Order: sequence, then structure tokens, then C-alpha cells
Amino acid sequence: MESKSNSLRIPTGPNIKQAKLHDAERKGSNKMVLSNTASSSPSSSNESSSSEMEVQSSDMEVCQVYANSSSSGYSDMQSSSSDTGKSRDDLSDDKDDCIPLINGPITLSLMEAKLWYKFLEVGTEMIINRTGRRMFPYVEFSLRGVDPVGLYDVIFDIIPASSKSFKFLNNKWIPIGRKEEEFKNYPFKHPDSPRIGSDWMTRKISFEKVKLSNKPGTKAGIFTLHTLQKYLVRISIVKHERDDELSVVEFPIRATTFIAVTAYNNREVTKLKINSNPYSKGFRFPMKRLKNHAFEQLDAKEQRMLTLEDSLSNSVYCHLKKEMPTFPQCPLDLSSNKE
DNA sequence: TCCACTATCACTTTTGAAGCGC
DNA sequence: AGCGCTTCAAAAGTGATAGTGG
Repeated sequence: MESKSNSLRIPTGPNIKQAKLHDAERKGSNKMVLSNTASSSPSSSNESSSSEMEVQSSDMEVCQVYANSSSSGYSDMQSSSSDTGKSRDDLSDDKDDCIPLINGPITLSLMEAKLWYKFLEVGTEMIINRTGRRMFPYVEFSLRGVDPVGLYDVIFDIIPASSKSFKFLNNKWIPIGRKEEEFKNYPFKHPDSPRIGSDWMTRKISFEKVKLSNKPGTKAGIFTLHTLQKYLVRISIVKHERDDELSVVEFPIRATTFIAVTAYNNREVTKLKINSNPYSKGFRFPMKRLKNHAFEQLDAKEQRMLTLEDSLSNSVYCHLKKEMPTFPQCPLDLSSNKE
């Protein structure tokens, strides 16, 4: 077990506990709660003990999702994403979605579950490239039910979600053939690991800076994936026991299932990313870009032909207007638009 | 010809150093 | 000297797009 590096291997063997999760699931939540039950499953321990293990779609059904009745929408995304130093009381607004047991079942509350589900409904795509591309949405969660004085590592991993590779045909992803053999990836330990349980429970745990690549490498926090294959995120809570042994509870998060691509295939995914990712604000007003660049390169006749109406009818902005007819529900951050 | 992939572009946000006042 | 605030430029992020190559 390597303690200093962020790269490590999840131990295998009888100490691994697969999180046994209920099958209830409700959508529309802005947060998702995964909870293990008190008992571990011997039959599942062997199957889940290896990071190389392939998780079939049926395995994902063990994920439990509780609903959050308070849906905060787009405006909450940025405010919640950057705050990792909240006190326990500050996190108490999570209680509707958690089983607030100390020393009881471990509970993991995924933030932005509503956003994750929006992507999941259209088929989440994550861009991968040579240098590594960040995930968006990224994985952030709070933890409950761990031993307050126990020492824990929190580990992020990406595992296959299907034995197939996929192709985008007729506006949907369809399975074709078998997937390629997986690259060797090492689980990524949270930089703050190890910490005692009470520390983990009083903060949001974020893996914002994890990157996805299609070029094999050994840099911590960059996962090498195959394009057109389906993956999902698995979080492991590793407890350091007294006798130097480790016990692990794993949370494969079905809502994070995505297909790795080098360019977006589904226009709906692109629109969702532009709407919700702060770095993509530059694409929310395509007329501005058109005016500044391509438009200037046209001659006068072409400029006249390319009217405002024509360009708007093909723009992302137009799609947004159709989907968001009432201004207050518009996800665009108009206040930050200098023009 | 098709399509996955790459490099580059213009844009925004984030970050950190520098400057300033108290 | 130390602290807090503001400003500004560089770095790092985004999707779009044209070109490349298998």
C-alpha cells in the first residue's frame, strides 16, 4: 500500500466489502445518496475486489438513489462546487437525502445528481484527449456513517460499465462488438487522504481535477480510456484497521455512466455542457463569436445573406430559447454577460 | 468516402503575483 | 511588518472546426 502517492492499488481479498445498495431510485434530485447496508455480501466480494473487474450493467442496479425534494437548478451548481470547507452544520441541509447514522451504515451523497441525470438521460459523453480532459460534471459528494475516529482513504476509480463498444447511429448509442482490452489505470486517492472519519464527514469531497485521456501514462489523476466505450465512476472508502489491514466499501455510481469520445456526437450533450459548464460560457452566445470572426471574413453580399434570423435559427441560443420559454428558468448567466 | 482523431482557435474562468492603503 | 483588498496578466479550462490519416 503506497501512502504518499495518489496512485495506489485497491487491496483485494476478504477485507473488501461491496456496498450493498437498495434498489430505490428517484430522479429530479440535485443530490444522490448511496448507502451500504450493515452486512457485506460474501458472494459479491470476490467479484468486486479487483480494480480490473468489469462491471456489467446489471451490477449497477445495486446503486441506491434517494430523491432530494429541493431542486435548486442551474444557479446552485457553481456555488456548491467550489465550497469544500463547510462545517457539519453547514452540511445539515443534506439530511433529507441521507441516513444520518454515525457508526452505522456508510452513506455517500453525490452532489449534482440532478445534473448527472440530465446527462444520463441523453447519454453522457466525456471528451478524452492526449493531454487529459477534465470530467464534467465532476464527482463531488459528502460522506456519512464512517467511524469518526477511524482513519480513511477516499479513492476514485473508473471502471468499465459494459462489455461492448458503442457507435452513435440515428441519434443514439448502439452497442457494436466487444470492447477493447482496458488500459492499466491506478485508482486515484483523494489528495487529503488519509484523514479521520470526522474530517471526511464535515466537508464535501471533490474529484474535480480528475482527467480523462486516450494516451497511456502513469500520471496520478489521469485515467486512460478507450473511445466509444462505456465507463462509470466507483468510489471506495478504505478504512485503516488496527492490525494494518484495510477494509473497503465500494460505491459504483450508475448515474456517472458515460461514453468516452474524442468529439461530441450527441448535440443534446453539447447543449447541456455549454449550459452548465462555466468554462463554456463563450459558446452560449454564438452570434457574438460569429460577429467577431467568421462574419468578418465574408464579403458584403455574404454578410447580408447571413442574417441575424438565419444564424439564430441554427444556433444553440435558439435551441435554448425553445426549451426555456420563460426567462426566469433560463439557465444562462445573463448577469455575467458584459454585452 | 467515411470517421475517429488532432491541432488550433476564440472565448471564459481561475489563479497568483503585484500594488496599494490602513 | 503584516494584513486585507483590488487589479491584472498568465494559465487553464471549454466547445467549434478544419484538416489529417487510416
